[in-house]
Amino acid sequence: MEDQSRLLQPHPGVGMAVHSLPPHSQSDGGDPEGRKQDIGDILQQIMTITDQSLDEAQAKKHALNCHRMKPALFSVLCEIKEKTGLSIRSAQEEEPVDPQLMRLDNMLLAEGVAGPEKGGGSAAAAAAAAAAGGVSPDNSIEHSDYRAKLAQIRQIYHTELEKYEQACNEFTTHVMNLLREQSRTRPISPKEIERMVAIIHRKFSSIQMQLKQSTCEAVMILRSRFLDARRKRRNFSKQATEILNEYFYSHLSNPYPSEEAKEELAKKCGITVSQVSLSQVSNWFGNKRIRYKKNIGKFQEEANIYAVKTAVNATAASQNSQANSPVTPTSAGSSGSFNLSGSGDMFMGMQGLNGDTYQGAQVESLRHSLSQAGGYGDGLSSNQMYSPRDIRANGGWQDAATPSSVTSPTEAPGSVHSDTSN
DNA sequence: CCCCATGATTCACA
DNA sequence: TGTGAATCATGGGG
Repeated sequence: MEDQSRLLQPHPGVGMAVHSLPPHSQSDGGDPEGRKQDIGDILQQIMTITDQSLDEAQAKKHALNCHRMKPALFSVLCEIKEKTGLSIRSAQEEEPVDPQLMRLDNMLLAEGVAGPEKGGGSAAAAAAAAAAGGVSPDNSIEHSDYRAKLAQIRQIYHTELEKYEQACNEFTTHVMNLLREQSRTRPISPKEIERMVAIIHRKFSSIQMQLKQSTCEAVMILRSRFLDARRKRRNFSKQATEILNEYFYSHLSNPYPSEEAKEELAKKCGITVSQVSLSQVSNWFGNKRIRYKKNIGKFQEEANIYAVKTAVNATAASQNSQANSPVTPTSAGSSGSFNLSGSGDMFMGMQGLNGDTYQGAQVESLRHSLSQAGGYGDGLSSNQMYSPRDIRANGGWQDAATPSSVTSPTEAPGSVHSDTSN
């Protein structure tokens, strides 16, 4: 065991931090020859370490740790190490927050995937649904589907994240233990361990970033699918169509609802009030105008139906004075919210240019004649109610329409014009 | 499976 | 920018 004590003798000749060693240690190695001898011994011992048994090595290790000079030597070695190799890396230490990671985090948070609780997901889904608009019943089905998928993604994400964190912690602990253990035999400062931990964390966070990236992609795909599904044609409900038609036919002279009117219509139709719902209404009116104009004959019946409806409502409204009608938004003469282009639109459309104002009796007679006709009117009477000429003359919204396009293909060309011009 | 109705999209125009 | 016109695409009925 004297070997060990010799090995552990702090010797200036070994070239280690002489300055921090007690002065007396320098006194033993005065002559260069003796120093060389010592170095030779030490090297010899090092070289033969591999030949030693495990027990022997353990014993030596223990002796080393217990040596009185060990702490001092250790700290000096650490200091040197710190000053040489590790100082280079210190520059990289202060890494700024990765903007990419920040973006991913923000997105996951916004999508409700990385939110604090499950409610976030539904909030995001609701936002998406509101942004996309849609009729509420269908909306809720798609909505729940979207939410379910999002929750699935969220769960996978959290599971994976947890796994990574656990693996990271395990690995970090393992490495720390290893380094602590090794720090008994080689100079490893706590700072170095810290640095190593930081490196491990960095590595794991880059893996986490990949996870976040793919989660974001999954959410984006889900979202686009959700929105695509929404883009699919979905017919308005019967009620919604009725409301839109009522507005259309009661504003036949100028079927261009204002933004407010569109909003109001969207609400009444049960469409989520949003930019999309407004364009849905706009689409509807755009299609309606063009299709109506193209084939007025085909829409005669429909027009008459709504004429009667509106007229009846108007009657009811006038009878109930200020009572508002819950069934239809358009009540001529009342303060209905859609009555933006004047109360006489419908009647101007019905009665042409004669300029008659609305009278309850006229509506009654209209109803009477319609019931006599065994339906909603046909032939002359219906043509008189809604003729292209009336619309052109009144609203002028068909200015762009050529006479041929206005003429109904279902009727003899010109018949409409001749009828209405009389 | 075909046809039709209809919501959505695209493009040109004023 | 809103609209008309053409067109696409889809859903539902026969």
